[in-house]
Amino acid sequence: MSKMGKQPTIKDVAKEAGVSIKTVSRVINNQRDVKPETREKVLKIIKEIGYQPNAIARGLRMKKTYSIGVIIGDITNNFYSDIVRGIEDFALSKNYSILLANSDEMLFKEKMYVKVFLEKQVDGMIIVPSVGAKDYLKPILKKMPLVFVDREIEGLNVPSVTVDNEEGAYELTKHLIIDHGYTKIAYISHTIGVTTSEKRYAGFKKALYEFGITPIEEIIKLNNKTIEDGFNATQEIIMSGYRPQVIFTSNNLLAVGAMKALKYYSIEVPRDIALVTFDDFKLAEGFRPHLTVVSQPSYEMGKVATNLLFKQIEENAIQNEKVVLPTKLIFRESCGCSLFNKNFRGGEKA
Amino acid sequence: MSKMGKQPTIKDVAKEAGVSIKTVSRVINNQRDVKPETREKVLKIIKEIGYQPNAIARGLRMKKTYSIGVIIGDITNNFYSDIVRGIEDFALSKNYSILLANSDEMLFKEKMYVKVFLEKQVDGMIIVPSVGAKDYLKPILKKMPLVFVDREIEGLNVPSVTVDNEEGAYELTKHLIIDHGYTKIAYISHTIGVTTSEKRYAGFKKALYEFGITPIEEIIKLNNKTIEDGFNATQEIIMSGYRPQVIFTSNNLLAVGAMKALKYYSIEVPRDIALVTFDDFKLAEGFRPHLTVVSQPSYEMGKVATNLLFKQIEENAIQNEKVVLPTKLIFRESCGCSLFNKNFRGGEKA
DNA sequence: ATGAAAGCGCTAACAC
DNA sequence: GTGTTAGCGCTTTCAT
Repeated sequence: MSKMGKQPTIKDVAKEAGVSIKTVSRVINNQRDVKPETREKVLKIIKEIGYQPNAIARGLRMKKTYSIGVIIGDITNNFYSDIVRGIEDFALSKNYSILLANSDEMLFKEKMYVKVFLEKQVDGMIIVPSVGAKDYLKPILKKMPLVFVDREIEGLNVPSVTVDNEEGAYELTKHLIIDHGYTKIAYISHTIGVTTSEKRYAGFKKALYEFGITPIEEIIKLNNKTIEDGFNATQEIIMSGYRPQVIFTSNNLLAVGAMKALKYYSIEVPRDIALVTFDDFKLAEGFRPHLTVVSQPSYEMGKVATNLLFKQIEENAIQNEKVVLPTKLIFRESCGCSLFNKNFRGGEKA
Repeated sequence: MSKMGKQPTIKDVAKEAGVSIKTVSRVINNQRDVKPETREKVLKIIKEIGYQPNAIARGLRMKKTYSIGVIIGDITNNFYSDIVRGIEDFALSKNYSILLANSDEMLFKEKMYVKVFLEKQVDGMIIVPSVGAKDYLKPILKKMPLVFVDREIEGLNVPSVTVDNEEGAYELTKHLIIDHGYTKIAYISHTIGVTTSEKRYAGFKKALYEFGITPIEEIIKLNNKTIEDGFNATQEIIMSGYRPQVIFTSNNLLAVGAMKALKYYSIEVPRDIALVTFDDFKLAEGFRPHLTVVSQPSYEMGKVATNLLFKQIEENAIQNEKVVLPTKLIFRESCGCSLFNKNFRGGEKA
């Protein structure tokens, strides 16, 4: 605000209009008990001198800032940006602004942002908690409305919005086994210790066991983070000798890495090896072949999370609602469905 | 903050430590002139009672909030999320937080957010200005540090970071004409009235004229916004009868729409019709065929914009720097380069 | 090396 | 209907 000459304050308006500060305050906040003519006059002066209320001063006084803190992994990841969009749209409708932060899934960053947001007196926070966040968060939930999105922390009394990760992975795996007859299924999963990752892997294995298929360790790669990790894991799988019929990646970044690797080795999808993944995203439409995915309602997740947060902020309801949204299987080309049926146009299943 | 019991204040710390408020303030802000033992004691009390400074109160007093407002079109668009990431990373290193808003390129939304951010006393703003923003912004730049990113508004004294849009489109078009011998080039452009859009179109036409090619009106579609618009425009082009050899889309959303349409009509890229676009993005690696693109340094743009903003905020330098970053041509498969050369691996050109 | 008191811009009792 | 005044939590002269 270095540039600001002296911004007019409520006091200036009062003086100029020849009324008291409180009267101006009443006009600004649209309260009753102001004579219409007085209101007119004040409004006119406000316009004339270009007065704008100072939300910081108001925030200090009211102990309410109309801002919420949002900490996600990386805004550059489509899944998170969809969530943030959902949050913002809903927050806007309630006149809140959002303070955004990227944790890169690193605990120290997340912690630091939480501290900053606390100091900035946000009215609440929506967080994708990193591994190990439990300890530092425990004392915080007592003084600040909190909601988890995408992941949750067991044993912590915080409302959360997640997706049925286990069920989604289970259903997709079942599709691979039943509808395609695949038995050699490679699996590339993301960060160990994260609930989404563990649940998806559990769903995958559940389907395998159910059909009496023994997982081949050589083609199961855990704990990957980036596109490059996806590339490398795929490479290792290709080199392993246990040539799988299909590769299942547990998020979109890994899927991209896998596609890249398959392409690099001139392995055609789905003819040579099929490919499926958890996570859909807008640009997936541009992918060839179209990816068969477990789709998450990311935008919706943001909305629901915000709703859960407002329940705490505005109704002061100290609750512990755990919302689990359903995933959706979207059958496209990469699983091999298109090979069976020339006229295949894809389809969905809730 | 509804949940907060009474948060301890600087006063509580002072009382508990048996010193004055000012001494505590000195400790918090790491100022000198505090006896080491006193400092120790205060620090201990702070920890004990869990005191956290109130940035709102400090902001009111200092007239500085360490927050900056960022208004982009849509965080869901990879180009913008990259920019925001660049902004955030740099802002963080200077201890600022960012308030994020999506304008959807709609003037009334942008205006509203600017008003909110002004009231929230942000220290500065980085904006992707919508069409027609000039009028309402004019009085604002006098009182608030501002930087434009991606687009600029001519005649307004605001520092900006853009890319050489005309040159980029010109070079890519030249590649299509010279290296591929294409003469029937379709063009699908985004929003009319936006500098990026106009400049790209100008670069496209410049190359055409230079080689004596007359644009075919039927296959030039202006003013598109969404993936669906890209789909529709492509459909119209296909239906037009003037079958082009290549389609040039002016941003990534339109490219995805175009791919979708081409796929829908079983037109193979680049064999039947080639496709190129402005805008690269991380997930483009998953696209088949790989898109030949004019790449923009989006992350860098965010960084530079933030730097320009801090120059104003911290050095109070009222300047008017217009930074124009270079684009990069990335030759991949979709233009047809891969058809010429079996061993083609793509390449770049600054 | 430390403290008392004023004030940032606003809202809210409580008067009148 | 309207005004006076205190105070939100902090920083900052200016004393001491």
